[in-house]
Amino acid sequence: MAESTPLEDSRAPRRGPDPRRRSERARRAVLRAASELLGEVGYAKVTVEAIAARAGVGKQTIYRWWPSKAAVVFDVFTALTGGTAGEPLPDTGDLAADLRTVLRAIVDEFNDPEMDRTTRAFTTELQNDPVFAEAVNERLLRPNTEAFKDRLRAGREAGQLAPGADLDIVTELLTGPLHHRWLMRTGPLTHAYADELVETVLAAVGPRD
Amino acid sequence: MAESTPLEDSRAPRRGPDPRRRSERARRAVLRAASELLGEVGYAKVTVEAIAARAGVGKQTIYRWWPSKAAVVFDVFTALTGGTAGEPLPDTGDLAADLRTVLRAIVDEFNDPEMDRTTRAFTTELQNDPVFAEAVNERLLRPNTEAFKDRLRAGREAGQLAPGADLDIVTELLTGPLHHRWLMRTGPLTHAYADELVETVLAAVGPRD
Amino acid sequence: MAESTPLEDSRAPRRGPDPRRRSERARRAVLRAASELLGEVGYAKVTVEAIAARAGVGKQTIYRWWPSKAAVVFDVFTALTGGTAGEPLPDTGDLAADLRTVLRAIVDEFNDPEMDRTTRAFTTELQNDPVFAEAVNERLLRPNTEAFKDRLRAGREAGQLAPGADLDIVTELLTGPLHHRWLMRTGPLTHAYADELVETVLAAVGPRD
Amino acid sequence: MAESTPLEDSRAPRRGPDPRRRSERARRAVLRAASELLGEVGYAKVTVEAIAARAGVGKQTIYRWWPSKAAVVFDVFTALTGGTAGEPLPDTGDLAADLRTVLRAIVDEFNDPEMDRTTRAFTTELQNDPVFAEAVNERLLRPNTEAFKDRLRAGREAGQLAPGADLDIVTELLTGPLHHRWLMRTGPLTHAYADELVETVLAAVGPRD
DNA sequence: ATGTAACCGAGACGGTACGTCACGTCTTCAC
DNA sequence: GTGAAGACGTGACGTACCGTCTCGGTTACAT
Repeated sequence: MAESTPLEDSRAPRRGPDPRRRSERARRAVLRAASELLGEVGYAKVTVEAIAARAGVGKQTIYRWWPSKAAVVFDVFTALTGGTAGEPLPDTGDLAADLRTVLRAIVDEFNDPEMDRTTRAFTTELQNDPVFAEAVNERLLRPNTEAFKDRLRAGREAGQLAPGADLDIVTELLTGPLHHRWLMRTGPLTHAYADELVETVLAAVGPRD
Repeated sequence: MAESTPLEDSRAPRRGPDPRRRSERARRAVLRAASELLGEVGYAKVTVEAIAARAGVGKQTIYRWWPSKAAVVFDVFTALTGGTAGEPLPDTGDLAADLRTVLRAIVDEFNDPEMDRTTRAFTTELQNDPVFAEAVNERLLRPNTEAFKDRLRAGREAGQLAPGADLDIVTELLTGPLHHRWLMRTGPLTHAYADELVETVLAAVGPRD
Repeated sequence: MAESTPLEDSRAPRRGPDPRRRSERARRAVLRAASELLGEVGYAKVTVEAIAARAGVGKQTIYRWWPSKAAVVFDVFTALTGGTAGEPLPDTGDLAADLRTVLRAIVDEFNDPEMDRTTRAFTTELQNDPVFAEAVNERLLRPNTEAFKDRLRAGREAGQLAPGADLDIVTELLTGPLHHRWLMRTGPLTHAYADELVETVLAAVGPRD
Repeated sequence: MAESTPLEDSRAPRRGPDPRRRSERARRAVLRAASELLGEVGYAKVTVEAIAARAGVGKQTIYRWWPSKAAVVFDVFTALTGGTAGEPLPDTGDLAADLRTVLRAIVDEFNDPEMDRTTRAFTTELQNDPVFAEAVNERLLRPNTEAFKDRLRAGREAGQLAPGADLDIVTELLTGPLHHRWLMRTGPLTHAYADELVETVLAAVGPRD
């Protein structure tokens, strides 16, 4: 949770170790160990030392390739989400149904303990570190938002959304409350809740009959 | 960010120091120091030792009255919000206008650097500590939600909201996106944004004309 | 074996912790643990961490009171020699006999494994660190040399030494070879050797008959 | 300063690399780099990594040919002394004069900063490592002692020494104090001191007039 | 009004983890 | 198949804070 935690050593002539010599075995072991520990003890209690010990790896090997614990967690997270960021939403022609499907999937993710833990770890870093936040926005949040907007746009063109609907706002209305409820634990996350959100939001921005 | 951080030493016959003998000077100095440090270095880098040093207070004095760093921050936060939790929303008779007023105020709060820092610190703890989360929910979030619902209920009775509107969902639709945008820094927080949120949500749940 | 290892934080207003609050228990435990470890694994393999662990003491407690491993060993050494530095040599009136007694005692010390280990540790630091060397000279070597010279002076006045004998040289002739043989392991250290040294040196500087 | 540091990989069928293919360039570069670093930062702070880096040599090349840092220093030392170990002392017929010559030369060596540094490094290893000590004794100290004794024996036969003089003791009386004074920094090393040592020792073991 | 309990500041204590350094080994290329 | 380069597992370094535990010194309460 440093003030400014780069996820990589960024632009510029690339100081540091030669990535070609990097041990794939060590990389995998670290991510696996970190993931397990995140699930077992939670982000705050994960230590770099414990990750190294469980991975059977030298601490220096972690510090050689990741600038911080946050960066390791970032890699764990991206490994977990499997690079699905920005993948298009389903399009069956029925916007409401598709949105229900997607929001229910998000609910399920949040209810999965491992995802829950990792995502919280992630959000903890993100919220206290603008640099990290920007990196995550760029690679994860924005692509996902765009995917949402693409589906909504298709729906709008199909006449399932009011012509003037602000797609950014609609996306936020769908995901914001969900995320907020999860983060603050202000209520249960259920499929019914997902459905109700979709219904209510579409009532606002759907076409008037 | 401990696994379980009570905000006070809880129920039961109240073991511990005699609150009547508590030094008001020390209490103030601690809160002031904590607040300053939060603003200067961010929550994660604030240490109890630094708070004590800046406050000119013994470390034990902090541990005597607060069970954790989180609890100190909680007090800083409640001192900042001035105990406004649960205060009724304005009611001018114009629901949309009143909601705009309130959401604009929330936007302003989030844009205030000190509030921003402190609230983030706060949210960090909250999201990683279910016990803390419950305490905060009970004392801050739920009362605020109830205040929202009260105003919405009044509006519904005045015919400014559809009779079947789910007040919980409406509240979340209004505050969730705002909070999400602030937390994840996914976009600017402006009065215009607040207004658009109110307008869109009321479009969903307002009476059909 | 740092370039310059003070044994204390030296002259001047005395920065650092308050010695009145120092825990005697911890001090003893550290010296005991260090002494044991010196005997078991040798100076080079003693680590501050091991001392702390065996003493049941925090590492910081060692660093708080001793600037280096060398300083701890210095204290072990002075504890072992029991502050005998500078104590007068025996004076029975028979110079040769008294010198034999003293040199035999030195031989015995060098043959004691614990003293051997500790003294080597000591000498290692001393020889690589002029500051340490000066400190040791001042507190141990010079007082001992002076004690030797005092006894020799008394002998000279009693006519047992040539009137012009250089007491410094005589002292070095007596202790230098002994120390050298011990340090370099160039030969056995026995009472007979001690006796022969005394005899030979006194032959040089004794009165001519 | 390991417990037991061989200078070579010792007896047995000689496992390891083929010495015929050894790079003379690398060997020289390592010794030069080690020598420079010894002079610059002192033995304790010289690292194998630094030697390798300065020599432009892989670390493995050092470990391939030398078992330890001590062994490298040993080679530096023997390179410096130029294989003079065991060379006969000068014999002009005047024992006292010859001894003065030799002891003055030793004094000069000790006063040479590079020799001083290297010899200290050397002695550090030696004193903490019996195996190393024995190796050094065998190759350097004993040959030198023998050279001394040879010259003394010649002198004894020429009637410049008492017939019963113990040549070992006399050698130690001449070199021990010198070495001790250098090692412990207990006094200045000058030609006058060398001369006085010779004079005093010969007074003991010279022929009675 | 005074004795005393307890809060105060200070900070030493046993610990945990940090991020760095160097070790000696192992792996990969280029010559 | 040696030699450079350098990543690897290991382990100690010295530092920063943790939360607990004494220390006097100083209130302020209950006698």
